[in-house]
Amino acid sequence: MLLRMPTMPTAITRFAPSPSGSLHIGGARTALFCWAFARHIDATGGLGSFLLRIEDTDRARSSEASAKAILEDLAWLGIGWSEGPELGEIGGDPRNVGPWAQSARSGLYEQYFQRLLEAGTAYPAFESPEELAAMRAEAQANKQTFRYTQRADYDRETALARMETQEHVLRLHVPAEPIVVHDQVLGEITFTSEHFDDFVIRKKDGSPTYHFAVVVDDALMGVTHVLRGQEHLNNTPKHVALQSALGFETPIYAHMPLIFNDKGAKMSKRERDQTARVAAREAKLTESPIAEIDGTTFAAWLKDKTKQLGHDELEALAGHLGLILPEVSVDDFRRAGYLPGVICNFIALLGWTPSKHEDGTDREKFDMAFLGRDFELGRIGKPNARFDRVKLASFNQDALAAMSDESFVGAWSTWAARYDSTLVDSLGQGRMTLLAPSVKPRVKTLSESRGIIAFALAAHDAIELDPKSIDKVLRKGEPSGLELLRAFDRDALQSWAGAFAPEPIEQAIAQWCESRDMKSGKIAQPLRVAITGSTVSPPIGVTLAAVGLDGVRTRIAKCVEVVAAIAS
RNA sequence: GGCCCCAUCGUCUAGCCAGGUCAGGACGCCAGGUUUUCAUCCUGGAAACCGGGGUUCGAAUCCCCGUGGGGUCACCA
Repeated sequence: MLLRMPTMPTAITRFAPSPSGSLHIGGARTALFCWAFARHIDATGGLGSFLLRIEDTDRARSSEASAKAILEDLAWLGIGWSEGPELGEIGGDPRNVGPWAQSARSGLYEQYFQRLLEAGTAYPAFESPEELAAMRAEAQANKQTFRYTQRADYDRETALARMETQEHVLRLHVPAEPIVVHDQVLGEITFTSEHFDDFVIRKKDGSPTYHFAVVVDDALMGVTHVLRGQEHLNNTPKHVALQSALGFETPIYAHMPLIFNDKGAKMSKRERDQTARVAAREAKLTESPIAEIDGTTFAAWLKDKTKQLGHDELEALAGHLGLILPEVSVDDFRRAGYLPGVICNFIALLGWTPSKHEDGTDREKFDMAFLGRDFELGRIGKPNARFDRVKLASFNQDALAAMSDESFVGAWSTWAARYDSTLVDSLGQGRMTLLAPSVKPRVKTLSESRGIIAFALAAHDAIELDPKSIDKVLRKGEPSGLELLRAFDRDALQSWAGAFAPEPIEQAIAQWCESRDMKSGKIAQPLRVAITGSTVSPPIGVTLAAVGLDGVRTRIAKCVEVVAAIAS
C-alpha cells in the first residue's frame, strides 16, 4: 500500500458565520453548498477542503454560546468541516492556518494595514460619526448619494502625524478604474468606481472591519472559492479592490440566490415574533400570560414590532397560545422533528438542480453522498427562491415513511428524548415500537407524533368523547354501536385468552363479526370512539393493543356509562 | 433615490448558453379508486413562458425597451 503524503487541497471553500444567534436556514444552505463543492472536488480527482471560520469582529454582538450552537447545528445536518474549530472528530488545523475566530487573529492584520499605509492606498480619516452623519444628511437633502472620498485638503504628512494623537479610522483609496467581478453564477458584472466610496478598513478601536478581515483571512487561509449569498454581491468589488491593493489573488466567486419566506420577503427570525404578536393581539392579551416573560418586557414587545423575545420565551408564549411558529433557524426545524438529511435535500433544491436520472427523468430526492458527488457550480440558478414549508413537510413525511420500523423508532426516540421526554417516559420503548408502524405514515414531522398517540397517553377514565362521533357511530343503527360495544366486550374481551396484540385482536374482531354476519367496520368504529374519543386512530388492532386489555375494558365501560346517561 | 441582480404552472423547478418538444417533473389543489376510520398507496385532471418591440421561415430560448420583484448603500457582518 502506498502511504499518502499530506497533500495540499486543490480547492478550498469556507463558511464564516458571525456568532450572533442561531444558524439561519439560509446560512445552512450556504454552508451546505460550500461543503458540497469541496466534496465534488474530491469526487473529480482533486482534494477539496471546506473550512469554517468564526467571524466575530463585532465583539458586542458575538457570543461563545452562539458559536458553539452553530457548530453543533452544522454537525447535526451532516455538514462537516475539514478545517476549523474542533468538535468531536470534525475540524482541526492540518495546514496550520488558524486560529479560526477573527477575535483571535487581531495580531495578523497589522502588517497588512501598514503595507497599505506605506503604499498610500490606505489613509487615515478623522471625521467623527456625527460629522459623517451630517455629511450623509446633506447629500440626501440634495438628492445625492453620499460617497466618502479623500478630502481635497488631504495632506499625507499632516495626516500621518495627526494619527499619533487623534482618533481615526483607516480607509481604502479605491481605484478609479471600473472593477469587473467574474461570478460563476451571475456572469461578468462591472462596477464603476464612482458608485462605491473609500470604505473603512480599520475601525477607530484598531480592529479590522469585516471587509478587511475577510479578505486577509481568506487569502491567508488559501481560500480559492467563495460561495455566499447574493446579499454580498455589492461587497465584492470592495473585496476585489482590497485584494489587488494587498497583492492577493482574487478567489473564484459564486453568489447564490436568496431564500425568501412565503410572502416573498427575506426569511427572518423577526417573523416568528411577528406571528406570535399578531396572535397575542387577537387573543386580546394585555399582560404577560406566562411566568417566563415579565410584564414590562411583554408590554413593550407587544407594542413595538422591532422588539424580539428570547428563543425560549417565544416558544413558551407560542405554547400558551397553541401556536406553531414558522421555523427559521436550523434548531427550529430540528425541534419540529425534521430529519437532517431531508433539510439538506430540500434546501439544496432551493437554487440548485441536481443532474437527471439515467433515464432522463428529473431527480429530486437524494442523500448527502449524492449531493457531494453531483454538486456543480454551473447548476446554481439565479432567481431567488421561496421556502415552501408544505413541500418540505411532504419530503419529510416521505423520508419518515421510507424508514424501516427499527430506524424510525430510533429517530423517534432520539428526537423525543431531546424535545419531548415525557413521551418516551410514559410510552416506554415497548409501546413506541408497537405504535411506530402506525405513526410513521401519519406524521409529517416527529413532533406531530404526539397527536397520533395522545389516546395511548391519556388516563383510561378521562377520554373526552367527541359528541359528533357519539351521534354518528354509537347511537345510530340497529343494533346501535353502543349495544355492539357491550356485546363485543361480553363475547370477546371478558374471556380474552392469550396475547393482547394487534394480530389476534384483528382476528377476534373478524371472527366475531363473521358470526354475526356483519362488516368489521361496524364494531371497529364504536371501539375507536370508546378508546380514543374520536373516529380517527391507527388500525384498530394497534389502537387496542396500545391501551391494553384492562384499559380497553375500562374505557368501554366508561363510554357505555357516559353515552347511556346522555340517552336517558 | 443611486448602483447591482433577477423574471416559466400558486410554489420549487426542467427546457434557455449551441432557436423547431402536445413547455416536462415535484409539492399543493381538484376528481376517482383501494383500505374497518384516518393516513399511506394507485389513477386521472386543472394549472405557466410578465408586457411590448425587434432578429428569424420559426422565439420560453437571441437583442432592445418597459413593467414587476429582490439585494445593497454603517467605524454590522
